[in-house]
Amino acid sequence: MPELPEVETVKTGLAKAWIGKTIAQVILRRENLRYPFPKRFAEQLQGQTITNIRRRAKYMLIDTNDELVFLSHLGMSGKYTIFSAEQVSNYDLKNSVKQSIFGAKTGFDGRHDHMEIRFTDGSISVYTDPRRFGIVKLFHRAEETVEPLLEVLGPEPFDDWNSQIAADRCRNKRSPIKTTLLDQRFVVGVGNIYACEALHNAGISPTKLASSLVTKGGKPTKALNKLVDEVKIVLNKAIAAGGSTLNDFADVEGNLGYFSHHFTIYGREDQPCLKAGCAGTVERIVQSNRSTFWCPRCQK
DNA sequence: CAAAGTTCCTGCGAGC
DNA sequence: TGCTCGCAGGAACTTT
Repeated sequence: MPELPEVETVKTGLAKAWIGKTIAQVILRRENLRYPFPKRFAEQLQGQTITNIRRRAKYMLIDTNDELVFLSHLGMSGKYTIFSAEQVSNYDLKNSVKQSIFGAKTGFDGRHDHMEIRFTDGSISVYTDPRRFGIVKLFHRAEETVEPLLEVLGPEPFDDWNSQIAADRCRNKRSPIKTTLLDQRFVVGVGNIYACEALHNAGISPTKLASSLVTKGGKPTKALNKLVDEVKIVLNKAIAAGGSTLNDFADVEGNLGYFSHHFTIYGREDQPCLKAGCAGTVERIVQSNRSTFWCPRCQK
């Protein structure tokens, strides 16, 4: 579920549910996700109060009162589900939590619920991730600047990014612009879906070489200016759409953002192009092992 | 067969 | 010609 807008939506939801609360216990139901859980991960979080939640690229950074940072990446299929203290006391729970409360012999199945966070107010949050591409880490705030996962990241699209910065990076790039958009050193937060959407909106072919969007003098072409604008627009719209679905916050299921949203080009192979005045048909190609959806008629 | 992400490895081309 | 370096592309991780 996770590109920047979805992570932002989940972050907002978690902030509402978590900030100010104190962790009573963290229960791990297996030893690893993508990587092994850090040593003493659960022990170190126990007793910590959540003070703030930030986002960097597709990572959530959860701050605690003792200057610890709990990093959470949702991978492809990670989700958090939140149960209020009232739901817990009313047994309005998912099976994995029932299993952990009532014991393993109840027949409840929680096979993909790998991490359970219990707060001192009685509420419980569960991290579910079937494919286990998610990442969880814990470090001190002072170590954040040398955290390898964060160190390699490029600019945030809304804060530090413009078409000249994009042009500087595209200049000597030999890869297609679609591949470049997915490169988290170029700009963070854009994933496969929004890369396709932004290129379609900008009218740029995904196979166009990144270097062809820069002039000889190193300036962004009009097309690159447009692309940078469209990336920001498409991400912003998706954040707004995600936020509007988070009214009452029974759960923080990340697929909120994706499933309530319809895409203009992504996943629409063989269907008509939806761009006004375009009579083209959406095609699917594969670039760097990822599907690209595009309209050869209006993307040049 | 395909899937929303990231890291790591291999292989190729450029340049010395 | 041959070697090293860096980049680009593909595989791998896993389950539904």
